[in-house]
Amino acid sequence: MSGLREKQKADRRRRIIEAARTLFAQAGSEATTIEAIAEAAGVSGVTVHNYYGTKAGVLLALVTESDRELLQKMARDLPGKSSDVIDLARRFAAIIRDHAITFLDKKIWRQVIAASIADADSRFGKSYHSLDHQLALVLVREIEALQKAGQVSAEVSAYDLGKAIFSLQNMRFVNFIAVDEMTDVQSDALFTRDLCSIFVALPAEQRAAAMRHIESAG
Amino acid sequence: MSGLREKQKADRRRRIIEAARTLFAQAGSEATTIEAIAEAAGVSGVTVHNYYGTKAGVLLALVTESDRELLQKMARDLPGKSSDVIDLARRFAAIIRDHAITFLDKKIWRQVIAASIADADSRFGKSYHSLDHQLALVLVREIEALQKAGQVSAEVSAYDLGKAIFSLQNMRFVNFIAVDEMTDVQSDALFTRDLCSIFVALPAEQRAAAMRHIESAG
DNA sequence: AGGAAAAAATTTATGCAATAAAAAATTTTT
DNA sequence: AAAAATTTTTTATTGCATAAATTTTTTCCT
Repeated sequence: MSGLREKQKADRRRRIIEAARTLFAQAGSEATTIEAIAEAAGVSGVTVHNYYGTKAGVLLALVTESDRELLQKMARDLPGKSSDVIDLARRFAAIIRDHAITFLDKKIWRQVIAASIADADSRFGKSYHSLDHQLALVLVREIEALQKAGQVSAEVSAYDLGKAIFSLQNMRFVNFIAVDEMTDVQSDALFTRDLCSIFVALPAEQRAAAMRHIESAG
Repeated sequence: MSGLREKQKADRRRRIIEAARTLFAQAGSEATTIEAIAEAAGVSGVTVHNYYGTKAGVLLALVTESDRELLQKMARDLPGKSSDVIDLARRFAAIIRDHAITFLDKKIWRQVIAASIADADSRFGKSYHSLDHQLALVLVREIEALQKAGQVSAEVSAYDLGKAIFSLQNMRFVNFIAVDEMTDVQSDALFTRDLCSIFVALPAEQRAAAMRHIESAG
């Protein structure tokens, strides 16, 4: 049976990530070469490539790990604290920005996000997006709670709404990361504008028509 | 006086872009080396770097050019055809998807979008985002028209709403580009769900409270 | 347990992007 | 027409990424 082989692979993975974390923290990701990571991990440079594809892949793996932390933080700090959906969305966005900026600086985040798009179909691109999805689900559950409290229309799909708000949040997050001067206060204000504009965009008499659009689009 | 120098620079720029367009179309951007572009343009490889920074920079310059076309197409095909804001948004998204997929394939688009984030503060990253902004403005103008027709609440800022819808659209566009299997019909359906969910999310009695959020967030 | 078979990592080699510094060419200025 | 200024090219280096051949290590079978 195969046991040793798998264990050694996992071990090398761990050593590579550990080495990368240390070196990235010391000198930044740009100043750290793959070869240096490999040496610190006790493997060859080619092995790092075999395991993680690209240097950005190593970075994505690091981020993916931290995202598990974020997910826990989200599940702990978000539920049951919001009086309405706007409050909820802003809280959600704030937790994500906060976690992101504590963990890495904007420059490196730009590379991470770029990599998650460029290598969207790679192993680590996928795991990155999967964690996005799990984050969105936490939001969905809170929306369901707000629906029960009458703060959100019962006719709307909590899942669809959660995904949509997550999209908006994500776009603002990318913007926050892309622009060095953007503060979290500014980003929060812009996000609030995004949300509220759409929330109140439709006159009451147009809402029934809007619902029909969903069905016709499939 | 200085005239010749500027003219020759512009000329080299044009030749480089022209060479890149031809070679990218023939062999794809990955199989095309900077050196090959330089040779076809009659300059040195280093000059291409001096002018465009990176290979992705050359690609962004190409796209930026095509985006001017898109902007014209948008200004021509979008106005005055939509009966409501959902219709408008879907039409807007469809024109963008259509233009994008006609111009480049998804694989290359992923690189372009990744580059626009990674090099957001470079010269070409900026011009890319500026064209995004101009596209959003076309949408804003149409929303203003719908407001006059009573299809959109008069109390909401057309600019804010336009930007917000553009963000949602952009996120869906990135998703459309990132996932090879995603068809434009599917993407349209998902986008419609995003929009409608948010549009009808708030019960009528919550809308006044939503408006107050905007002010408090600044 | 020992040897064959399979799997995986390493070595070796190559191509290309990106950048820096020195040298050469060309335009501008006086 | 020569000096000064600017820009391109040449030259050289580093590091990412990938491929092919080789060696090491693990697994499987008798």
